Amino acid sequence: MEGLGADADICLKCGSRSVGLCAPLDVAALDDMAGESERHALDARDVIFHQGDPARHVYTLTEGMARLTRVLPDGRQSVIGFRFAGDILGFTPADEYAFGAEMLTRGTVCRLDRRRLEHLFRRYPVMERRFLDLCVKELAASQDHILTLGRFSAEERVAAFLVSLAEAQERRGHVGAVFDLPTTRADIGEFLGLTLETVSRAISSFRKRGWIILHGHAGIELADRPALMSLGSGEGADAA
Amino acid sequence: MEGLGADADICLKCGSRSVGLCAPLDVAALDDMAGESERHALDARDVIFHQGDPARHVYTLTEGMARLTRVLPDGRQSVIGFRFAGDILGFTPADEYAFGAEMLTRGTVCRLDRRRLEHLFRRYPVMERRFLDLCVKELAASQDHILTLGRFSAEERVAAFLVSLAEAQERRGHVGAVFDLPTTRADIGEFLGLTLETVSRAISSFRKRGWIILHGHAGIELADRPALMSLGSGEGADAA
DNA sequence: CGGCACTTTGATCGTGGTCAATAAGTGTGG
DNA sequence: CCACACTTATTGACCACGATCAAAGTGCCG
Repeated sequence: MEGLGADADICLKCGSRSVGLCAPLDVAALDDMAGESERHALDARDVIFHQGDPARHVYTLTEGMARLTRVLPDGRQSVIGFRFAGDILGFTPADEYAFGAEMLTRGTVCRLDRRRLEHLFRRYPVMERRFLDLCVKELAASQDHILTLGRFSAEERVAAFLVSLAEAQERRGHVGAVFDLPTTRADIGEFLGLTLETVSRAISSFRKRGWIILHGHAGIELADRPALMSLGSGEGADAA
Repeated sequence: MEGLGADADICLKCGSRSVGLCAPLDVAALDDMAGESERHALDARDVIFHQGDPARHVYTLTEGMARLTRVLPDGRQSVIGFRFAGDILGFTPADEYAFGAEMLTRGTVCRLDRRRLEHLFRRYPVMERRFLDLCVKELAASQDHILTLGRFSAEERVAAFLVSLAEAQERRGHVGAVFDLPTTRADIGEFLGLTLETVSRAISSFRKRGWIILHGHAGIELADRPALMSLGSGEGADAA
């Protein structure tokens, strides 16, 4: 059986292994956190928090996949991003959540009161640094996404999405060629700034080229990953 | 003469007032920083750092306006964002800068060695918290931009940009109706995911509607700000 | 088996991109 | 001070990508 490796963390009291948040804490710190968080099991489509809710808690997604959405005054909606096991949700210095979070699959979250998190920061300053690094990394990811939305064609965006989805799952220990695709075409479209029809056409086109193989509705295999990666990383037409 | 108000900061040794970074530091801390940073005067178009350079320094922009750009392997370029007096540039836990930074106007930056910043973090933990809050705010701004790129039409994007440019200048003490527009149409287009022609058409259209008045090539007056704000904030067609 | 949600595919339309020509500033040297 | 070159902005004509509208097709759960 797997022990707790160097980069395997205890997530709060949930006891599940998670990715990266608590690694630099010692046992006393982990015990401390354990007493202050609550675990919640959630089904697909369950809401973790709504956009505009008072930001009273910070969540760690310990199992499953979630999407972050933001709505405009006129009702247009956009998926800001997707989150996986080990990711932090809802950390903000503001009074309200700027976006909503919903589960895409069954899963579990750990909920920690925001004031208690501040307390933990004071007691274990290294944790604050951890949050800062996570935040900077997330900022870099956002900027990547800005580039994607601003400069990529429809097929390039879908290719980039599929590859990054596979990479996210591999980083979390997924093995094998078939990945989960728990999002609808509409979700992917709202994330990539496309309509669901355009997403569907791109996926069909990849399938016809033999780049991907669909396994039912929730499984996908990247059969020609280099092709997808080169399309999805802005190598454009200059790949001689 | 103005004293150092509650939210006026000394930026490192530069001595200029800045916006928000050092506010929670005491005099000893400010002295400490003063000894460790260098001020540099820059002209328009001067490069602060290149994408891919080793990330050895962190910069505070103390005067002027800068743009952050990112290039793709195939040469496509995108403007990730603009930065103003008081903003931090180039803070990253990675080894290299993920984007480049260039001045749009004359101005000055303060350069602080990265290892010295880490040292300051250890001595003045409140500074680290300051960086964390800044980072989360910047993340929220990036997500706004993602929404803009993913869901807004060309005119909506340009309207949102003009309003946010005006707001950024007002937050930094600008008074009067005429704002600086030190960016080219191409810069705005690369920021908004549009071509320079489309930006030009949007601006012309606003001018013809009387919403803006251009003063030379670098000045702009928002004559009907509510109209621009409602267009640029996603109120769509439902504004009865 | 029926109902429902999601996906696929097709036909048509429109926004914004592309290509091109002109105009308006801006800076430099005669 | 003006002439010239150069950069940036504007405007027009045309085109393509992706949106929109519409209709089957597919798989899942009761």
